[in-house]
Amino acid sequence: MPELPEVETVRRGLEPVMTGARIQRLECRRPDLRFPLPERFAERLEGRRIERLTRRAKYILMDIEGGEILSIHLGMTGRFTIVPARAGGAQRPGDFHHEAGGDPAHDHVVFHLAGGATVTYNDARRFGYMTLIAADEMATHAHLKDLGVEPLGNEFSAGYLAAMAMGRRTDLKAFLMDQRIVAGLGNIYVCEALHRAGLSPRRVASTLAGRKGQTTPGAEALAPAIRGVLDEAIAAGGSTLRDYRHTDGALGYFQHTFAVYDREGEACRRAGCAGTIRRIVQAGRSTFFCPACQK
DNA sequence: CCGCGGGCCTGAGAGC
DNA sequence: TGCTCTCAGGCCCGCG
Repeated sequence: MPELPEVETVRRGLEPVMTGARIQRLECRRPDLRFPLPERFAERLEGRRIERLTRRAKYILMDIEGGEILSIHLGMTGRFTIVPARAGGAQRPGDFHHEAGGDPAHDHVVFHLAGGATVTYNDARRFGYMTLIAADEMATHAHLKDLGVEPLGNEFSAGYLAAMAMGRRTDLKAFLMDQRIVAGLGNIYVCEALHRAGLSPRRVASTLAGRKGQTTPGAEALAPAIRGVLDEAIAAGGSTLRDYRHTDGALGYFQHTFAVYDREGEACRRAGCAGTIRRIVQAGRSTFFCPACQK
């Protein structure tokens, strides 16, 4: 469901409950999500502490005591719900799964933490997946090795975009959706960032690169537009679309400020622009943009 | 190497 | 109300 801001919001919701906590029991209510769950999954996690929660692209990464990393991708509809420990202390031996988010049929994995809190992974479409990665495999693991830079990190800049765009004949929309270029963008925030930068999603990517891959006004506009859209979305707790929820069940608010996404036929929100938002299909996905101010 | 279409699953919403 | 159709935030694979 989520793009970078939603994944980051979920990570921040999990952090205070899971960091430092010991996994007492792992309840797997089916053997697979998108892929089979890891071999001996429960065995490898039970009794171990979660040392750290981080994020890379759209993956939540949990450092597990003993040197493995639990990597979780939420796919389209993955979400976590936290049920805090009951006042009065630890769970009783008889406690089993209890409905966490109101959709028990799709509660697939439940982390029972020492102390009594539970963290439940729910995923209706099961496009999400969980993987256990050895610490020394992090640089080479198939899911992670080709990812591009983090758009909120120090390596991301107009110069980086221009250099990567050099010689690329693909359109700008697909260029930004490519996780090997910028890690964590998806359909919504690409549409929003391109609008903010005043760039058409149909423009050829290589037009962002100057001679020898030097930066251009387009790249100079796009880099801060991407950062700004993501920063603001994270500050708003992500966007709520369909079934996206925070770990406490709350909704995000960023969708109320979409400039173009899902606004076909509505007026462009750029000051002084009289355009109307259009929807087109690129590589099978909806693109929303303003033909009047995105060139 | 590149872009595109299809597939994975299920649910929500629109239209009849 | 209920059926059918279309579409959905991601990503992988195979084809031309």
